[in-house]
Order: sequence, then C-alpha cells, then structure tokens
Amino acid sequence: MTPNRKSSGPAGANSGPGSRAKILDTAEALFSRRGFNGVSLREVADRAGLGKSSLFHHFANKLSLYVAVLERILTQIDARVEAAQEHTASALARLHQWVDAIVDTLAENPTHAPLLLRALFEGEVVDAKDSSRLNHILQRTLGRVAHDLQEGMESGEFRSVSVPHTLQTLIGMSIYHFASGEFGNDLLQNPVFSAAEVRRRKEHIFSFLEHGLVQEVSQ
Amino acid sequence: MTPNRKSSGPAGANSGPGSRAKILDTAEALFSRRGFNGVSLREVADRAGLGKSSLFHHFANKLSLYVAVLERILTQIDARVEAAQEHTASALARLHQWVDAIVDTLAENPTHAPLLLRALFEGEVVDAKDSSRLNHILQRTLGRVAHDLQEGMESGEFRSVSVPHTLQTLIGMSIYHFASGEFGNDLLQNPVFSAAEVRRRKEHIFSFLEHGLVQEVSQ
DNA sequence: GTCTATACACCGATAGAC
DNA sequence: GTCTATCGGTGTATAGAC
Repeated sequence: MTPNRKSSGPAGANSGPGSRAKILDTAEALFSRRGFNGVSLREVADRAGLGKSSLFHHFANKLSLYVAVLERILTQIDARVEAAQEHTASALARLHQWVDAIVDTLAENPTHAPLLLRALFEGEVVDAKDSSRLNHILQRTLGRVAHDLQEGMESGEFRSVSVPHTLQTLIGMSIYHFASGEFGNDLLQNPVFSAAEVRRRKEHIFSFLEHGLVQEVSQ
Repeated sequence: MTPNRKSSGPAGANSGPGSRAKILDTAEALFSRRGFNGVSLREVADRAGLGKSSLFHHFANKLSLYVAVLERILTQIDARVEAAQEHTASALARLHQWVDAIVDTLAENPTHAPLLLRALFEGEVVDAKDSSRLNHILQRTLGRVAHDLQEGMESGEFRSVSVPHTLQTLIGMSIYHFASGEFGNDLLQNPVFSAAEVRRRKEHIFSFLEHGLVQEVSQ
C-alpha cells in the first residue's frame, strides 16, 4: 500500500527535496490546473526534483497520488472549519463563522477550490473504496453546516428551506467562485484572490444569506 | 478551416450516420463526462460510427472539435435565454424568467452544465482566438442578466449589490448545481435531473433571491 | 468522405543496479 | 531511495488508396 508518514510537515514549508510533502505540493499545483488526465507523472517528477520512477516508491500509482492530494486538502479544510466553530453563538452567527473559515482557507490556498470542484467531475476515475474514504471526510465537513442549518430552522431563526439545496447553494457561492479562474478574474475585473475581492465575496455571501436580493419593503 | 454546415438539424434527431451533427453529439457526451484530456478521438470515432481518421475530415484537430462542441452549447443556451425575455415585466419578473429558462435548458440537456463548468478550468487549452469567440457568446448571455440586475437596482426594486458577484452566485446556483453529478445525487438523495428535484431547485433559487435565508422578523 | 496503414511521441508502470 | 533502461500500450495526426 501507500507508505504512511503522517508526521510530515504542514503544506507550505518543505524540509528536504524529494520528500513526500514536496511531491504532494507539486502534484497539487499541477492537478489543480489541468486535472488528473492533463498531468503526466514525468512532469510531477521533474518539478519535484526527482526521476519519474522514484515516484512509484512513494505512491503505488498515479491514482493513489491523486487521492492523497485530495485527502490532504479535505482534511485541512475540515480542520479549519472545525476550529472556527463556537457553540455559544446563534445559528446565523455560526453560519457566519463557517463562511468565514471556508472562504479564508480557499482564498489562502488557490489550488484547493479548483481541485475540489474537479474532483466532482473526475469522480469516475476514483474507485469505490477510495471514494468512500474521501466522502467520509467531506461529509464530516458538510455535516457541521447541515447541522447548523437544521438547528436554525428548528429555532425559527432561518426560513424553512431544503437543507441539501442550501448546501449546494453555499458550495456554489464559495467553492465555485474561487475555482472560476480566469473567467472570474474577467468578470470581477479584479483578481479573484486579491484581498479586496475576497473581502467583498464574504460580504456578498453574507448579505445574500441575510437578505436575498430583493429590497425589503419599508412598512 | 472547419467546414460550415449550420443548416444541420438540431441536437436530438440526427439524419445520417457519420454526419457532423452526430460527431458533435458524441463528442459532447464524452467531453461532458471526462473532459478534454480524458477523451480520445478513437472513442469518439467508434461511438459516432466511423473510422478515427475520418474525424479529421470534419474537424482540423481535437481542439477544434472541442471548441465546436462548446460553441454549439453556448449558442443554444443564449437562444433559449433570449427567447424567454419579455420586456414588459418588472426586474424581478424578468430575473425569474431568466432563472426559468436557464434551469430548464440545463435540466433538459444534462451534458451542458458539466461541459460549461469544465470549460472554465480547461480554458488554458483553448487558445486566445477561440477563447474570444466563445467569450463573446457567453458575455452576450451574461449581459442580458447583468442588464436586468442593473435596472432593478436603479429602480430600487433590488438591493444595492455587486453585479459581478451576483452573477457568480447565480452561476453557482444553477450551472454548478446541475454539474455536480454523483455528488449532487448523493446529497439530494434523489437524481438531480429528476423532474421533482428540478422543480425544487427552481423554487429554492427563487426563494433565495427573494428572501435570503434569514426569517424576516414579523413586526 | 471513408478507409488502412503508419509515423512518432509520450504515457504509466516495471526491472534491477547502485 | 534514487537511478537508467525498457516494456507494452495509446495518443494525435498524416499519407494515400478507393
């Protein structure tokens, strides 16, 4: 199977060349831009600073490298979301914290949103066993949000809405936005990942959750 | 260049085997599921019922086939959106018509949303000249919606929001949703493209535009 | 306009020396 | 744990007969 060395350093600061973390970083950058089928192991090896065959010592095959990249991202995001939750606030405040955390982490790691969105399409490539492991992490994250939505509806703080459809809307508002690449840059006439646009995205999402689009009639 | 025979029949009913429209239909189905790099011309040729080399008589290369598929989709969607617009209604009613049209056309053609969303990522593969042609069609469609948003804001019917960010949200709520594949099916516990869920998606989008998520305080 | 045959590069993966 | 060498297969694209 794939060797496990979970104690390796966090993404962003790599120790030695040829390390497992460096391979993951390199593969993450490439898969994010061109997808599973658009990346060759030769290119991953070259950019990671080792020979192509050496990759197979760290990962059994191309697919397990791809799955490892996805798993690291999903785990990191869930950790961020978990850390942001405080149980003392209202459902709306907790939803606000969730949006804050997910937008921050997607904005800080520009490779994540494209990779996650791609994974939805390239799910066919991942076999059932891997898929269930990845789904488990993902559903833990989504479960936190779904739980808050449910509670907010039961307390009357939120309108009565479909939880799955609302989750889809939240994913579209956050993950899709930060995965929209050059199209998003053109539309905003500003870099999607610039500090100013990230802040505006947060404000947009939250005002949409609070008010929708329509002006309330002043009565 | 690529031969033009624009008078060929609409998608769904193909005349003879080996026709240009049949190639486009086949390629559309495959590109939608596996993306540009995940599809081989051999597979397109086999399923379209001709030899691999015969494809090059209809399309100069793989990329021009891909661009032709995208262009046909964008054109078809814009036609649907254009036909749905009536200029007599309020901005909200016009937005409703737009959501109706885009959701209907995405639901009727399950290949469209995945392909459009993929095109955002695989934009690197399309060169500048092709990209500008495709962008022109896309911006015509988006321009219709942006115009309505602007008018609604100026008339006070809508809140004052960022038009580009609102467009991104609308795209996320419609195109992403119908591109979410197996993940969407799992989340809804129902087929995304089933009539019931399509209807619920429309209602969800529209109630979100009208009210957001938060319950209005009864005063 | 379709076919067979083929060119030629690159792919993922393996074998085995060091 | 990294390397060189290599395998079998497939990719896009072309040449040229019919």
